[in-house]
Amino acid sequence: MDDDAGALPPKNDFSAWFNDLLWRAEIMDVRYPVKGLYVWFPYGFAIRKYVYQRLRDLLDRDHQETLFPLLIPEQEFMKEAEHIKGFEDEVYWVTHGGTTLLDVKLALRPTSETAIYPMYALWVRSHADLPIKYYQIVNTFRYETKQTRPLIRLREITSFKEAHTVHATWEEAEQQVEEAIALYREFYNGLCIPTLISKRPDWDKFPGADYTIAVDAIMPNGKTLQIGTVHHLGDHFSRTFNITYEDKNGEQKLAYQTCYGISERCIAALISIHGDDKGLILPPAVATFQAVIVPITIGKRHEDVMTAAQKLRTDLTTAGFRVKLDTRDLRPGAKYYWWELRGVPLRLELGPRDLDAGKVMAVKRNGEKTSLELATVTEGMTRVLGEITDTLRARAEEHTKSHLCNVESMDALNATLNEGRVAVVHWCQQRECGDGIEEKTNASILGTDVRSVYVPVTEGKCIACGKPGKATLVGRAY
RNA sequence: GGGGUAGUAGGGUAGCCUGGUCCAUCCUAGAGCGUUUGGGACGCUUUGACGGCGGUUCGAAUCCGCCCUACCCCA
Repeated sequence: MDDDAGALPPKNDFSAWFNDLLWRAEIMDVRYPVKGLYVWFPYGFAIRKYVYQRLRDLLDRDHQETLFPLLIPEQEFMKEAEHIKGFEDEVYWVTHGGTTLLDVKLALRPTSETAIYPMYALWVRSHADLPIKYYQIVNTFRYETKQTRPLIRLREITSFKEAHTVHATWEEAEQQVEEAIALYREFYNGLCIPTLISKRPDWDKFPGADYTIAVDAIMPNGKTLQIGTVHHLGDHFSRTFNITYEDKNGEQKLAYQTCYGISERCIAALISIHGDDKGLILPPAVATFQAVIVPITIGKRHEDVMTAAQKLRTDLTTAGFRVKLDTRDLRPGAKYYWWELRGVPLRLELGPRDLDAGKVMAVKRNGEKTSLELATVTEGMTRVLGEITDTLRARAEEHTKSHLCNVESMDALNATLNEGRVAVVHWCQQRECGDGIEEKTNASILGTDVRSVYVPVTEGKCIACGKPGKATLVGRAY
């Protein structure tokens, strides 16, 4: 039907929906002429800003923000053998300064360990210097060879929020890993994004780590998206970069380290999990505008309504809300659709009838209407936005729950994965069985030691060999 | 990693095989003017393109070469 020429593809056609929505809701322009690099529209950039501010606020409780250079000299980058193996095919190299060939090639950081740790070696002298907990929010470059996707698989990650900590002992570093997990859990809860947290199998850990804990989300099509990782680096890097400290007895000891990061995939999850067939749905906490005021101006009452609308905007802005007053010369209906596509959580309709009654009509993104008293509109907004947040969180949790399935046989595993769900199986943690499971199902073992309210920690027979095994997540991953 | 399809105005398409257009075409695109406005208004005027570089040619969206980019499928 031609009336719907402007409609999005339905969300169950996820790939088409996602690409179209990014453009239509003014998140990103994918037309930048370099593969894997995309442009943020101001509207999308504002969402990014509010999301990152939340993470900054969490980190700033006991981390300090810092900034290291983008370029890493070849000899530093090449020091840690496992680390190189993990990244060497994905590094962009700067080889020239102008027309002069550089004596020392410079890597565009794919991640910052080798930029940061030589400096940590200089900074760490004594046990009194520890722990160090620094983070930075920077762009990183990876020459991805797989198909690139906006926000999901990028050649320039425009905002890698990476923390790097140094501790006196392995156990203290382990404790830091736990704190980082708690921090990420809190971050994603704030975005109403349910998470599955698990320990990656050994072959899938960060190059140069003792172990890796990952945060995954289940996307609308049932694929999983890794939206955060926490690594216990042990003493791998401190050996390589000579990060040592003098303990209380005057002895030189190796330090232990962790690092953890989140990329703009958190925005991909935010958009994908909450959006619907009409477009974006933003949790109030990170919405570019938390409410849009649509004045209904007819004939002679035009001035009255506009004056009242401006006062409403001022009152709400003063109270700390992000509010847009839409004064464009469009019919109200056109504005409704416009802001629904862009995910504004609440629409405030103000017309002559409302004005006479001293009220304003508040319409949630899901269509629910509430009439708010103008006199106490600030309290009303707080209440309604809170309800919206709760509803979004509950809806997302329901989606996650319904996309998890306990599975006890290989046949059932394949069926579950093909239905677009994530499976919980038992696995003996042997590599052979793991490879077998992944090959037969064309899926990935996400991890064991699952921390999720949806997945109880249980023991059972390995789905491949029948020996004792632990609860393990298996899914098709982005 | 392997394969496939495609790039024409803000968006969507035709034209290409068989080179030649003063007007290609559609739209919820852009710029104007006017009437409108409680769930996607309408009339009139108008703007604008052949992914990039090179080649063949009197003449290239069309033929040839190289490159870039996008999307889909399969390891």
